[in-house]
Amino acid sequence: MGTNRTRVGIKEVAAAAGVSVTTVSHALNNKGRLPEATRQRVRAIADQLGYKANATARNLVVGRTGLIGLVVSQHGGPPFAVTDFAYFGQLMLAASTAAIGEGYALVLAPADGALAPQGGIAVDGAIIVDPVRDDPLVGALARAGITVVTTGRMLGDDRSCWVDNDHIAGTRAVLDHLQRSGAERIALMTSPLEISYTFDVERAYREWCARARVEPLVKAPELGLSERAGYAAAGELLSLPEPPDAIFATYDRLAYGTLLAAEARGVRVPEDLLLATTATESQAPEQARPALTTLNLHPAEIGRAAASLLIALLDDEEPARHVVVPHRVVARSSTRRRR
Amino acid sequence: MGTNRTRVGIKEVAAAAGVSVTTVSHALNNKGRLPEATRQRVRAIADQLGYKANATARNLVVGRTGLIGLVVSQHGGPPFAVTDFAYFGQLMLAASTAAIGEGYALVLAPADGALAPQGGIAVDGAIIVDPVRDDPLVGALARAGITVVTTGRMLGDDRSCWVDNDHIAGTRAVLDHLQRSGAERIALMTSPLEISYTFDVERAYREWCARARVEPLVKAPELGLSERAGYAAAGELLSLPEPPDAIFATYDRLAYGTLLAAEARGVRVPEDLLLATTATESQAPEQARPALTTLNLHPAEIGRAAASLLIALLDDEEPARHVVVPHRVVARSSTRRRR
DNA sequence: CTCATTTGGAAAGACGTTTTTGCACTTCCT
DNA sequence: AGGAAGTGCAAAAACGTCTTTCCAAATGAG
Repeated sequence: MGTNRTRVGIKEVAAAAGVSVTTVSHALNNKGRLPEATRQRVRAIADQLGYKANATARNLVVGRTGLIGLVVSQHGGPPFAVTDFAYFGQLMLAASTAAIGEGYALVLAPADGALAPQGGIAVDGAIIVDPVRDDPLVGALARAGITVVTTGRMLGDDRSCWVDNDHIAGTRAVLDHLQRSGAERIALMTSPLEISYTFDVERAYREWCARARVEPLVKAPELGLSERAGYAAAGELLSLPEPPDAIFATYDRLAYGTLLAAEARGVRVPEDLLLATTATESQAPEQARPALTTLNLHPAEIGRAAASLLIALLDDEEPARHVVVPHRVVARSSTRRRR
Repeated sequence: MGTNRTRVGIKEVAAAAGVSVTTVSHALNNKGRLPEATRQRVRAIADQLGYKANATARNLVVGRTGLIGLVVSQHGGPPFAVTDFAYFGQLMLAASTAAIGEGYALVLAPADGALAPQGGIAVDGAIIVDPVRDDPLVGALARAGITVVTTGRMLGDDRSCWVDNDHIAGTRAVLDHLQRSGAERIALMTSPLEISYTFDVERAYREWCARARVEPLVKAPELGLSERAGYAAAGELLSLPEPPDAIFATYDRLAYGTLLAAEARGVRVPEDLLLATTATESQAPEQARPALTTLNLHPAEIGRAAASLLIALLDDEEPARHVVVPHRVVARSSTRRRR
């Protein structure tokens, strides 16, 4: 079996194939002029020997670092802790996996410049997750010559490359669904964060209400975006003189809190209240009681797409600068149609 | 201001200092024989020029990748989604920051071998978060010659290097605190996961009960470790013929659910029920109503320590193989002393 | 004063790739 | 038949750093 202590290099492959290292390199990278037969033969020998090009050496000669940074915008700190959201974890893991698959390594960076020339780590490009309006980081990185892709658009400056859902369409789809299920007074529970997500959703909601000639009812929980915050906010909504008969919550944890609040005060879902929210890849919505209707945003797909887009940009392919990841409304018990 | 298109290299520094590149390298890395005066002068010029050694070139010559992997053990899939826990996010971010500070890049890897020779990305070492009992990944990596540090010990094989809290002592501290606050019947709400954390806590709890001559009461929520799961589990505990008058929840989300369950059924905290749980760096415990007493585990410190330990190992310093990160009990309203 | 030893620093090789250049040999055209 | 164009591959120069040698000058000892 003998796993050699030292990895097999291009020289060993060349020797085994009876050609020069040049030829091996050309064969493996589809460069140079080589008859197909030679390419095949060299490749066969290479993976028979288990050859994997040393990424460091390759990076050195092609003049890149092989690293891409992923930074989550600060959003002004504490009340909103990025680590509290499964969304980010899934996005990050998918982006990392995609990057590895394309020969890059993704490194998670704190928002306060661990990237950028001075002091930090050198990267070829960066993914910025949910930048706030006019996020200074985006500009700083761009000025340092680092290619940037954002997930979610940056409000105020749309020149960047981004990947995002079509939240306008998603929101409409949810509202239409709620209406078809019998809702007459739909409240939006969302956050005041200045990111394109909340911006789009609230705009779509207000436009939808205007077109449907109903009064919008927007509730922003205090205390962040936790279950407790949702519990409290739902409590207030349900105590209104004219309480909503449906709620669309823009963060899933708000919805879970809402569910508990309803349960606690004897409000039945879906009989008295329809409830819909957004979802990651989690199984939580179907395990909730009742199972929750969700607008699936596919954060993993967003992460994957962001990494791919960034790498395409770095490799000088000329990809479409914007990627829209499809959403999907999954109807479950929490919006079961009323008689 | 002229940011040069091309970074300043060791050659420019050498030229500016009027010495050879050798001398610059020696001065910057504390190698070779150089009078202190020369070292100082070269260093001064180097950072005046903003010189940063090209990590790729350095890695190539010293024969490392400069990458360390962080993988979170699968824990047997879905019910337990790692991305649901702020704990992991904080640990990871801190580990990444620490790694960057020491010249390494940390890459997040999926549990199914994106590391290891065949197929994946080459790393110098890996951090494995909360390995399950006899986690196959640990062995596989070790066999591939990759240095491994775990956070939390691996049950079944204690030969590895790890960083962990002293959960035995932490649990005792919490139980003692609850007892001093007047608790007479303390329930433990925990998970059946086979990781050292839950193992230690449950053992400490049972031993503590034995010594205090009280019957242990352990409740493992179904439906994972969410607020809803905690809500349901707490409901069951409180419906018992002899309900507990205090609960220690090993995951914070269980505690938040417990709080809502108590509120929903008119059980007052802390008057009727004392409640304590563990905490990350989040502000949630103090924002809860009532504010939650917590055992702070300092995941960020765990991550930082794990990265530092791994890097010390890689750099052939001979660090202590185990690091214990201190915990701290923070008493808040949820365990306010009974009259 | 001479020889051995230490000290300061330079030159050059190495790390493992990619890429450019160029050589020899065919094939094709006229 | 003679030159032009095309083909297959090798040699060698990078990439930017660290590290090993090695030489010259300075210092010390006898």
